[in-house]
Amino acid sequence: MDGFAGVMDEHDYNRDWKVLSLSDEAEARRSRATAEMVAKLANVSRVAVSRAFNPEASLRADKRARILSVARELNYTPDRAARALVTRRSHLIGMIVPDVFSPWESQEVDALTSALQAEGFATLLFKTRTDMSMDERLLTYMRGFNPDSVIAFTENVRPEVLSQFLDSCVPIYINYLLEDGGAVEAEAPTDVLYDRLDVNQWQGMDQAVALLAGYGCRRIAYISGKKNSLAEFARYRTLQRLMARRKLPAPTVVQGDFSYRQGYAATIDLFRLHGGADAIFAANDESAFGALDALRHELGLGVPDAVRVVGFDDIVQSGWKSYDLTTVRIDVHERVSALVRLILRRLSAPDAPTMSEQVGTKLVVRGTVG
Amino acid sequence: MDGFAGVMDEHDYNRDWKVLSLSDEAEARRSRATAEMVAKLANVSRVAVSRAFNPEASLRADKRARILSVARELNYTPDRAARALVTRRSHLIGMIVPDVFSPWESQEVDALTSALQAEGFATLLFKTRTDMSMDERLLTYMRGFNPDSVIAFTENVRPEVLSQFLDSCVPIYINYLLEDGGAVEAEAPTDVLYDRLDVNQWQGMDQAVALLAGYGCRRIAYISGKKNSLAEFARYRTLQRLMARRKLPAPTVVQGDFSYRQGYAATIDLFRLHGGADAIFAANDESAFGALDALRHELGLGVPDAVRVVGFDDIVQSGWKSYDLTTVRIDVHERVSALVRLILRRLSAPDAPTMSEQVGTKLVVRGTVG
DNA sequence: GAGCAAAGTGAACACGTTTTCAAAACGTGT
DNA sequence: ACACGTTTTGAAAACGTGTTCACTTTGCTC
Repeated sequence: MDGFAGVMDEHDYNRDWKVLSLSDEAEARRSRATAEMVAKLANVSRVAVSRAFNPEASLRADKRARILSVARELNYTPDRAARALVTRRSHLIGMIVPDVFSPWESQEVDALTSALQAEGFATLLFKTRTDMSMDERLLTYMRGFNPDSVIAFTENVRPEVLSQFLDSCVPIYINYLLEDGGAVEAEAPTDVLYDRLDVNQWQGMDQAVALLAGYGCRRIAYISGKKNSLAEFARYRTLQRLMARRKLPAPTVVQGDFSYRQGYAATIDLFRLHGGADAIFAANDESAFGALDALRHELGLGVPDAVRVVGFDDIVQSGWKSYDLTTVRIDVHERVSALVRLILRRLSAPDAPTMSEQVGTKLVVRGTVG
Repeated sequence: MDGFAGVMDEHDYNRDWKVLSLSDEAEARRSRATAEMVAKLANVSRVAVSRAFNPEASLRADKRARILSVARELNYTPDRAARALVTRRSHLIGMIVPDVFSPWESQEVDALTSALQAEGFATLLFKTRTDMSMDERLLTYMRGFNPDSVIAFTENVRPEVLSQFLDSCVPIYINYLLEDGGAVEAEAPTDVLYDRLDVNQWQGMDQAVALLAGYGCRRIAYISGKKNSLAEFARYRTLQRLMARRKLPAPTVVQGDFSYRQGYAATIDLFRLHGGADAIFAANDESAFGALDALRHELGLGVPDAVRVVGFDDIVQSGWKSYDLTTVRIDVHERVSALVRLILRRLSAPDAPTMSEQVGTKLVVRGTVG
């Protein structure tokens, strides 16, 4: 035995190789089929298989049918990672979301995912911390996955951080808000180029203010959203202008952060420290819920008899009987399809000038006003 | 000119090549940096760059530092698509979710995304239709993205459909539920091999039943979850056995589907058609909200005075003052870390025998019982 | 049936990584 | 100076696909 060590070694090497190849084959069976295998089984070249899966490529109809049938049998699908490598399209849409469990955000993520899925894209979800420095790391982390486009729900991302992505040709969409049909927020950074989805909140908020004024409300308070949020600021400015137009006194502002808890606390403050109000306008529905619960369960004030409440967004919970909230609706479906339209257009024409879409708002009247 | 056609051709070819290279360079500036560029700029081979980004690879410390600094300057990150092609790890975790905006699901997606992100994975989100045939298409669609693992929130996926994925070596985790500390659901398909996360709901539900019994409730109704849901079935069976143990009459069952709307409707039916109850146990919190609103706002029954209500999950909204729901809590943090542990273990040892983790439940007492 | 445009075909290359493997550099003890 | 074990190194080969470019076939018109 030891005398034939050299030969044995070689033999063992071969055996090892064979074993390796066997285990490779065993692995192949449980692993995904490749275009090569489909090609072999259908008696065509590998290129033909590729073409069979790209409808615009030219290939004889019967050949394509045969390939597709073999592919189906083998449960073959082109590997998107490999495909992305050459086409430079990952078909991944990144979403940066602070809190998925926040009703509004989850609703939006849900609708967007449906719409994008229908167009052949998949949602790549990332959570952000409120911490800023963290965000930069998150962005480069995310970039490693090569998303075709990024939708940022965070309002606090600094433009210079975002511009890293524009260098790498990834369009970013943020939720900007229009004050009225005309003027875009001056705060929107102009040196960075990206497409925007604007929400025209003038009409819906105007209806809300008109309704409140019609009930004789004059002391209208505003529960603000998170600090430094552009959405927040735009809503506040719009409310201010709408009330001035109707010769109503300027709104009392109490600080919120879009959360139930802060909406609750702000309302307590409003009535204990700042003289109260006969109507409350909340920056979003969730903080309106907080306001409602504070009024009813802690301050003992009836809604809508003593105080009237209006929210913003019209999330599903606003329709629940316990809240039954009158609110300014942003139509999610309309909003999402505009966003998808924007993304698709940008992907098909990366060098086109900046685009924007606009969606409207309207008041949904329920029980918290009268 | 025409005399030198051959030469010109070659020259043109060269020029073309140069132009191409120029436009390539221009594109390169706006496109992502590659390992090649980093290598050139740092005077090392491309392999060294690869090694610099894989901590366990051996590389001289100063060399690694220099590479990393150049990489930072160029804003370079290894392309995960290319990396996935050879390592066979996409670092993508697929999640199949019916409704992201459902509070419980969104909460779970949120927590999972955080935990996975911390481990270097990203969440790939897919929405499913209730339609079955659709699901199969969804699964092959999803498989194209090569997720390392799949977490399915759907309860209705047929095992034979899922097994396609096991062929391609992708572990799947579904939310199974244990009736008590011991026996696993018999309905769990045994021919298909996958890891499970079990929820031991015995303890929490026992506390709930004890509390209700302590208040003298005997006519306990149960609002069920979606049909064919294993989670639903396990909860029902557990409730049945717990009540029998305490010599309570069997619960009246009204059909729900985990939704607010159906919880509302089922409660109306319960009192208008099926003789009512002095306590309601809902299959999840959201339908408990529906029950509460039906009792208070349509049936005019006080909670907890006339009827006591218990939910299941402890989603954030259960803490809101308008509902203030007593409920059986599944600790999301504990649950998610168990799930992540399961996934990581499976990925590091693909051929290990089936594993399972278990998390407990406990009652959270709030205002809807007393 | 010749002529010709259009459509179909496949070899070779590219995409950006990791992994293997043999060679080179390095340090340490005699 | 030598031998020897350890770490470091880079060329070449994957990974699974799309795309280009000449080449071949098909279909149509006169």
